[in-house]
Amino acid sequence: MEKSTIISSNHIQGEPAPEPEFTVGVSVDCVIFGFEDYKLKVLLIKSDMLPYEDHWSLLGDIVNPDEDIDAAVSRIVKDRTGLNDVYMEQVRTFGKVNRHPKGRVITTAYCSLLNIRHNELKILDNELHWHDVQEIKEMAFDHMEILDACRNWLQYRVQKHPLGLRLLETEFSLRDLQLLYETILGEKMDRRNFRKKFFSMELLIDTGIMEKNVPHRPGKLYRFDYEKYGKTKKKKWQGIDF
Amino acid sequence: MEKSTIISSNHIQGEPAPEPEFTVGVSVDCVIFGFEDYKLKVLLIKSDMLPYEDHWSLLGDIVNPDEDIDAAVSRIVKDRTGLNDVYMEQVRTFGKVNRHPKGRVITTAYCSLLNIRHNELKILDNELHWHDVQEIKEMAFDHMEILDACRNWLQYRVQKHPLGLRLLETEFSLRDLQLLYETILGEKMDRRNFRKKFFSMELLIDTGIMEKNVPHRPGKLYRFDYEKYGKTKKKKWQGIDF
DNA sequence: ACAAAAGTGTTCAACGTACACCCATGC
DNA sequence: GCATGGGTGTACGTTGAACACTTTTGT
Repeated sequence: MEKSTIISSNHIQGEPAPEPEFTVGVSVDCVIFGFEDYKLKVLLIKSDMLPYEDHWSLLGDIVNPDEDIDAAVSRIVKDRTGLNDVYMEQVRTFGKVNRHPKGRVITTAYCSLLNIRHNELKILDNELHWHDVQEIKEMAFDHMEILDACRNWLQYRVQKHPLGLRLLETEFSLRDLQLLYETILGEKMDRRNFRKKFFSMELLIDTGIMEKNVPHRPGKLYRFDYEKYGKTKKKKWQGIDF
Repeated sequence: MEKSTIISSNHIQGEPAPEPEFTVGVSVDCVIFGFEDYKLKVLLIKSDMLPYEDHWSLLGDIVNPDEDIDAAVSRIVKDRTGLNDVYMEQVRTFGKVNRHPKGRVITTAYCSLLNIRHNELKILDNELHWHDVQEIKEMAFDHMEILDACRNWLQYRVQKHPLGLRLLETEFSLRDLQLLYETILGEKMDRRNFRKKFFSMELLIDTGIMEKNVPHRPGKLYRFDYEKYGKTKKKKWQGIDF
């Protein structure tokens, strides 16, 4: 099936494309998380498309025919924020018929984590800014569903990979780290067990520097040892557990 | 971006679609696993599209504009195998520019697990049949990459969800179960620990029936307690572990 | 001095892993 | 009676979870 249908709609060679197949649009949506004031944030712009005018929207666009999906993601992030080299991971694809008011568009969601202070937004069109994820009540299109899927992905992902640390400063206290995890996972953790866990990984480098200007006993600041982490062999899975 | 581009290419209202955006095709590919003779199998058809003529291909087709992606998946499986109600899960989307020789097509891979004996193929066009996954050397398009991604997904998935049991008969021995897991995960397991694991879940129902016609001591046959499993609350995640 | 958070250890239960022998059946 | 796999239990090490007090700083 795949072959014959595509052969017959061979638009690439300059013929018209009368078949219905190529009337489906392909877009990507970028979900970029940040962390500020101990709150999880996400980058949104204001939609100006009816019926979602003035609703908040993810950063998305149609994928061009000569453009890899990854390239489209980079382009969108660049065009919307001015930022380069933002590494993003695919989360999943959303394809309900009526998810987009202007036609049939399927979209693939990509997710990223950025340090807000180190990635100043260079373009602010459509009121681009960081939103507190907790406060978002409704969004344009099915973007709430996409955001929810990305929050789930994030909860899983930060537990299996240290990408959550990208949300913090290069040097961070264990308090920062724990509050980050508590915020993303939505649950309190035991401080002693949390520390034990991270110290036992032996991936935190003690900088010898202390916090400053805190109204209590200052904590040590650490860096994450990305080099050592890169050399550790990752475990495949954790065993059967329904 | 998303909005304005789509507004301008508003093909739904019958105008021509001169923009390049809608010259990207959208397809799905279905990866259907089975298990026979203690080997992992996958359903493939023979491609007749150049340059992949006579290469093996996944079951795929273009998504119609008025069709949910899930519906397209069901349609393809129905048209290719004659089987209804095959539940499939999305794995991921593949979107390299040149992945398809006849034009720009992005594809979303869906995966399923079927009992081979209970799901007799009713259509056999394009030499549809079950292939031993181990023996597959090359495939049409980027289908090898897609299959590999689905095998990884399968390895993860069977450890967190009992869907692997769909590959077995309704009543199965613990030997069957262990060989299934060993085959999918590609590693030997300790028999006593494997049994302890499954018995401790308390999701196996002893049928009281024994294996027959085996050239050794017969084992007990069990059924999986789907009802009880449905009531168990699933754990979210297993904790921080890079 | 007080408030606030840093820093630190032990105990217990649960779980994963390693490992060896007797038993029931078909041939 | 022999080959083949079925069925079983223990010991150990690791890990996660619960839990409280002293220390350091800013105000």
